[in-house]
Amino acid sequence: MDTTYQPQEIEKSWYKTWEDNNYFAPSGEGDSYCIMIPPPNVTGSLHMGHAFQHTIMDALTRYKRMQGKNTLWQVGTDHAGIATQMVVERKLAAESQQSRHDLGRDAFIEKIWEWKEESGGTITRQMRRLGNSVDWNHERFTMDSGFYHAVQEVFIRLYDDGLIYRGKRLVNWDPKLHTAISDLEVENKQVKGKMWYLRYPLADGVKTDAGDDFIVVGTTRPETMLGDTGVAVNPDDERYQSLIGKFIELPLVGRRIPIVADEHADMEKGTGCVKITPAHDFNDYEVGKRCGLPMINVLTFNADIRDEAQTFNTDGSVNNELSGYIPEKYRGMERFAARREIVADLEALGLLVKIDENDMTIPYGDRGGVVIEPMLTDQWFADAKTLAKPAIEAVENGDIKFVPKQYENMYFAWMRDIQDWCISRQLWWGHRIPAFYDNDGNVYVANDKDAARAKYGLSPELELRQDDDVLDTWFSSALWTFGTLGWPEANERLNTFHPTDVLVTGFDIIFFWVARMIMMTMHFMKDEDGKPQVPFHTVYVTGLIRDESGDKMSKSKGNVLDPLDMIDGISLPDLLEKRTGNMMQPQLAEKIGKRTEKEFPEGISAHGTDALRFTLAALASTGRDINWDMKRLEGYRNFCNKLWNAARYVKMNTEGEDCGQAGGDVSLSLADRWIISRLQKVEAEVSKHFDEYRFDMASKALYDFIWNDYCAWYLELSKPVLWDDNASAEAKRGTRRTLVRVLEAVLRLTHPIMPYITEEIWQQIKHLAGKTGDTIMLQPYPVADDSKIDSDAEAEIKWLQGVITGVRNIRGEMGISPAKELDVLFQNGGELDKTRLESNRAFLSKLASLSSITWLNAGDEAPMSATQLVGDMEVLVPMAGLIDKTAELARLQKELDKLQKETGRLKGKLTNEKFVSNAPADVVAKEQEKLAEAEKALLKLQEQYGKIEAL
RNA sequence: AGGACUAUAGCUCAGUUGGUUAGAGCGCUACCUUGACAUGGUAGAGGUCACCAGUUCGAAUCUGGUUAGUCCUACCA
Repeated sequence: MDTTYQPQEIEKSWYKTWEDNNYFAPSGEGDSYCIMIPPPNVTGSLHMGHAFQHTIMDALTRYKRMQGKNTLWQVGTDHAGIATQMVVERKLAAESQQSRHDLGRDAFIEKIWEWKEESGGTITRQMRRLGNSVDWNHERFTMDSGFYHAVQEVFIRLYDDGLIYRGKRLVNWDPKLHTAISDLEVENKQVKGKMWYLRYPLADGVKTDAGDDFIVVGTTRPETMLGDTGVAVNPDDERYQSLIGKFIELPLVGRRIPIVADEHADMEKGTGCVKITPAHDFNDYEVGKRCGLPMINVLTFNADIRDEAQTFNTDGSVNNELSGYIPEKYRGMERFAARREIVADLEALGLLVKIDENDMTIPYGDRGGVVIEPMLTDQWFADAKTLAKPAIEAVENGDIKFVPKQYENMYFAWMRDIQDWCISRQLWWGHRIPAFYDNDGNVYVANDKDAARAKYGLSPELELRQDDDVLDTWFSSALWTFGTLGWPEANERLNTFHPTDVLVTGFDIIFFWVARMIMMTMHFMKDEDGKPQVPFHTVYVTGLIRDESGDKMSKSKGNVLDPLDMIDGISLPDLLEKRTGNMMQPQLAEKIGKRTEKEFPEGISAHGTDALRFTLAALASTGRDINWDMKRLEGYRNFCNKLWNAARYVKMNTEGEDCGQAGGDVSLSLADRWIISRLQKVEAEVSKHFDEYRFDMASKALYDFIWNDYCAWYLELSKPVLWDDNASAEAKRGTRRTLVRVLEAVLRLTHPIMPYITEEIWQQIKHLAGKTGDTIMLQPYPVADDSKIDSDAEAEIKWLQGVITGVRNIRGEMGISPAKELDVLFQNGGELDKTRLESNRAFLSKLASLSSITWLNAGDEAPMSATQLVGDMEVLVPMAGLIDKTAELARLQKELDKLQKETGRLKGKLTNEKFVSNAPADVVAKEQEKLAEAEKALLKLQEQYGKIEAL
């Protein structure tokens, strides 16, 4: 073994071994345990957030697998409609200056499939490097043929159940991507805008109560006035009572539009008069419906002004009577240009009253990044309210639990006020909607044209045309838990693994994905008795991985870290290229470059997968974002090195020796009994933390045990036995056996978090521990044995540690060389101290580096010494030639101060009548004991102080 | 506007039903290459638990409020 841990040399081969031997596949035995991977974007790559979630999923999967469960971690990727289509469109434009329309739909989709084949391996390669134990035999894709069937089946059944409908509605339209998007895909941003107050002339010579022949409306979007079909005032607004039912003559257009009464008009706001544009504003749309106003669409799908407006009745049917006239000069104008023009023209007409600065929020498309336009289009919708009902109940009654629990509130808040879900997208990449139209516009929903004709009893000759739209990507991801398991075909895999156990995901997709998965699953998956099945029992919600100063990682900030660079390291030039190459905003490159050079002047060194995983686990406290810390990663790389070297030590001292594999009598030392006892406790602790999803605490327990108990104390305590020529064969055998058995157990205990190093070491020492399996990953997970907990041994080791650290403290504070062996004396000890001293002389001498230990009986003369208390016993280090008076006085004074503070506090507490009479008896007793101890110690040290001072 | 979360050592964070001398890692100081490990060892310094009230014998922990920050939802003609 190397003297330092070299991860890259061991990691690659082990993954291959595991995969080649099919260890990741479900065993087929035992209770099932299943985690569904949140499918990453097929053409993307994994970022730190994935590495984080995958570490948690893999740790759980390996833990359960070792516990003997029939364990499946289902793997797969998502076709990610908009994102993927955009990437390929950009590529196409860059490579051949073509748009997707130049290629045509079929050829373009072909291109995307090619790109998927080409880049789809990135994620799977990354997952293999991360050590993820997924079942590669059943990898799925949200557009594979099985999923295609599942999606069709779901769509058709929902339609037949009346839970999917088609209609002309106002939807969020992305003018850049030319598609409708759902409410969730809209990001509202704070911007400083303007409010324009426009004068609308009253028609027919009508005057307001104030005698004006106009009213004033306020608007943030003057260009939409071309599509105004009314002006609303509040029915209770006395100022405008007489105007209700009267008409406005719409400027620039000349259309007569009515003044209607509707609560939407707020008397407090603006002038109390609101222009109503039902085709371009969600509120106005509702007002229009209530007041029976027609709808006039003045924008193209590009959000330019149309040449002629489209006119519709309130119910969405085409209206042929209304004029679609649009003044010539605005025709074809871009929306913001039209706004400027219209404002200017109104001003010229004397119709612009004033302009106010206005803070407002503007909707942007989360993908395209342009301002969303409410647009009147034909779309497909899912009846989310109906589907949400059982999904809400499942969380209310605890069938599904969120960890941490606070996310349930977020879930409820959204679900209880859910709006119908627009599921159609005007894209090419995705699941095409299985709906067909005849030439009269009738809709038939079925798998294909023939099925439609058969289902609806249509003539075989009837010409049918499939809907051009595809489904929202989240529609197919919503079927993930059962679609991946082979639904709609009934099969063993589905029966075995559904419902699944835990979903590990980020809070940012609770609405997008988690909620919809719950809705869809509960509608389609039923127990034999008809009770809806939940997709999973637990949703473990992770925080975001941010950079070291708490900023979100993003390409434009240039602070993105690639998990593989944490593992393999990366040179500064490569890192710079990665961060600044191929940027959407090249002007940021210089700044990012400088920042990167400052942060990583030497690049990033390799830390190995296990260190990365351990770091992520250690940082995974619940309900909190994580600020990434390179120092933490280094620390855990060092931890790997610690474990590695502990194993080296164990091998050096056991290889070729009798470790009791073949039986034989053993005698266990105090240290042996102690570490075995401690092992039971840490085993129980780690399992408990895994069960409670406290990966941070599990890591901490492992770290403490391995570094402090096993390495710092136990290995040191094993030396006096192993290196003692006079020690018995039974004693040596006992210590060797303990050394190797505890290591073997702790490797299994750690394996779920650090799979590689544990496998590597385990293979090298398994025979020494009498183990014969092929791989650690299929070994049983350690279970604590309470009968091996030895509180006497723990108490005695605590005493031993007290003495040793006491001597070390004097040594350290007095600046005595570690090489200088000391004579110490024990004074004032009891029988137990004496017994412990006699049985631990060897340990004490070695670990505290002592030349002699002298037991003083009562009345024995003690030399002037530096003193440490261990319980009632005083550990003395003679001062002659070693310790100067003032230094020792200072050291004692420090101790005295501490003790005085402590006794003061305790006395105050115990003289408080209320405390003594109200607090539980055991608490009072404990405090009294503490006080007694502290006072005794104080007295002794004061006495000692006096003696030294008198010198 | 409503809601959630966060505030603990120089930094990043633990602290489970109120009772610990408030912990860890990193960083810092001093010393040390001792036969697993300098990616190491030993010792040490460092905190008014954001602030103000309250409940309680007792509050980092519970309640209310204040301040600061993060996020979500909704709305703003």
